[in-house]
Amino acid sequence: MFGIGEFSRLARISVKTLRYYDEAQLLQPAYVARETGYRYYRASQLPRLNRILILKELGFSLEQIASALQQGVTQQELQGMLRLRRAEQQTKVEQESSRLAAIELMIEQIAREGTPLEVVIKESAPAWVVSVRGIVQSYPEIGRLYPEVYGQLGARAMQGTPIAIWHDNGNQADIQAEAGVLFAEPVPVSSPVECHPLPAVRVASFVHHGSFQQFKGVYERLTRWMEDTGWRPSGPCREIYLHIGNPVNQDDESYVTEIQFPVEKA
Amino acid sequence: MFGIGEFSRLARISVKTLRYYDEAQLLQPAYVARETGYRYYRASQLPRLNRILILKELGFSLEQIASALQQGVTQQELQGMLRLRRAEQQTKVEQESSRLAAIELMIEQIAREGTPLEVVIKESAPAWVVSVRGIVQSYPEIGRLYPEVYGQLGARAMQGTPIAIWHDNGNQADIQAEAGVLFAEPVPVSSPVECHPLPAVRVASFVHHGSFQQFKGVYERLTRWMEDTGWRPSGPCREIYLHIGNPVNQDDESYVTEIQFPVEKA
DNA sequence: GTTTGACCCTCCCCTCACGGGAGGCTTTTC
DNA sequence: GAAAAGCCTCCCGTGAGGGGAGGGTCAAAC
Repeated sequence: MFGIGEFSRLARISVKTLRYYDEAQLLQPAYVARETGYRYYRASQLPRLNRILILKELGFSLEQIASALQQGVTQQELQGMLRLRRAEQQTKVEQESSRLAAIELMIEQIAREGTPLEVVIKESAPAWVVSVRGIVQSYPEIGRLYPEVYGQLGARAMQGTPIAIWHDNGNQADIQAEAGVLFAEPVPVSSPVECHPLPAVRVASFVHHGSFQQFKGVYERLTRWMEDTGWRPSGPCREIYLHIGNPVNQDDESYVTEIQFPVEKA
Repeated sequence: MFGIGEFSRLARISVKTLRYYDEAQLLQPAYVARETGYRYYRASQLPRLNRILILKELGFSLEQIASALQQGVTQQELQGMLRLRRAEQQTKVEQESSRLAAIELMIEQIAREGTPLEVVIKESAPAWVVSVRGIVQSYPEIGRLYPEVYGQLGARAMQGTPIAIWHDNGNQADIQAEAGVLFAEPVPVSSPVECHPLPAVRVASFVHHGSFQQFKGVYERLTRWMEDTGWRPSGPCREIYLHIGNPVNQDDESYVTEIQFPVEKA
C-alpha cells in the first residue's frame, strides 16, 4: 500500500489529479483510513490508472472513460466508442488544418495587400423582402427603383432595412437589379411590388464602412478573397444598407453596407 | 442605433456574447443609457466586431484580440502575432493528427488481438539504484544476484523498490543482468555492490498485473507495439517490482511489475 | 391612458480537468 | 519529544460564454 504521494510518483501524475479521480469515481483508493481520510493505493491499481490515462490521451472525457471502465462493457462496445471518437477526431483534424490554412492565407494577404480583408462566413438571417425588379445600366441607377417600393410601404418603411439584390453575374451592361426593403414578417403589397421570402443561406459577409464610390475596389478584393479561400458564389449578391442617408449621397463616408455573397465550397 | 437584440441578429451572434465583449472591453456599445443600462450599437461597429470574429476563428484568445485591436498596433506587429499563431497551430495540427493515429491504432489492435495494450509514454522518475551485475542463462536466474544487494542494505532495503535492468538486447544466452533496489537518495555501499544514478528518461511503460510466467507474451506484445507506434528502444529495459512476495514465486498472480523501455521516436 | 408582451438589465451558478493556496491534522524521522 | 514532511478538506481560479431568476423598460395595440 502506498500513500497518495508515493503512488503519484509511481504513476507520474499529480496528487491533485488522483484526488480528483477519486471524487469522480474513476479510481478510488484501495483503502481510506476512516478517521483521518488518508488515501492508500495498491500497485495493482496502476493498470486501471494507465487505462484511464490512455483513454484520456485518445481524447475521451473523464465521464466517458468512467463509463468505458465500468464492468460489463464489452470489447464491441469499446470498439463502438472508439469509432465514434475517430470520427470526431477526424473532423477535429480537418478543422484545425483549415484554421491553419486561414492563418497562412491572412499572413500572405497582409504581405501582398497591406491589410487583411475581414470577410466572415455565416448563415444569413432569414427575412422577407418587399421589392421591385428592373434593369439598370449602372449600379447607382438602382436608386430610381426605390420610390415605388417606399410608396407602397408608407410609414412601415421605417422598420425595414433597404437592400439591393444583383441578379447579374458581372456582365457590364443591362444589370438585373432588385431594390427592396427587409422585414421580419411578410407584408401585403400589390404588383409590380412583390413580397417574397429571403431564405437563410450561407454567405460570405463583408461590412463596408465608407462611401459607395469605393465599391469597385471592394468587390475586386472580395472576388480575389473567394478565389484564395476556395469559396464559390452560389447565388445573387446582396447589399444591405445598414446605415444610409436621405437623400442618398454617393460619396458619404459614414455609410455602412453589408455585402453578402451566398457561397458554397468549391 | 440598434438595441442589443437587433444588433445581435445583424451580426448573427448571441446577446450573451455581446455583453461579454462589452465587459471584456473588446466591443463597447456606442451608447449606454445612463439610467436603464440599456446598450445601443451603431452599424459602424460591425467592422470591428467582424475583425474580432475573424481573429477568434484564427484561434486567438479574446485577450490577444483585445491587444491586437488596440490603436497603435502596426501591420508588422500583427504579422508577428500571426506567425506565432501559425507555429502554435502547426503543433496543434500535428498533435491532433497523432491522436487520430493513436485512435486508429487502438481500433486495429482490438480487432487484431482482442484487447488493447495499455502502454503509456512518460518520463521515468529519476532515482538511485543499488545493484550488482552478473551474467545469467535465463531470466528467472537473476534471483541469485539479489541476496548480495540485500545483505549490504540491511533494514534500509524495506524502503526501496526492487528492480532488474537487462543490458542484453534479446540474445538468447548469456544475459547481462543488473539486480538492484531503487532509492530516492544515494546510499553508500561497497564493491561489488554499486550505487549509481538512474536518470529520468522517456520510457514506454507497461504495468503487468500477473505472474512472471506471462512475461514472454507480454514482451512480444510490447515489441509489436513499438513497431506499430514507431517508438524505438534507446537503452536497457527495466523491470520494477512494485508488488512481490518473499520468497519470490514465479507463478504468483498477484505480483505487479512495471516494465519500462527507454524509447525515442524512430 | 393603459396594458401587454417583447426586450433588456444585473447577478449568480455551471461548464472541464484540474492547479494554487489556506488552515489544520497525521505520520515519519531524527 | 520535536521538527519536517505528508495529507486532509474547502474555496477560488481558469475561457468563453450559456442558462436562468428576478425585476425594470420600451413600443405597439387596444
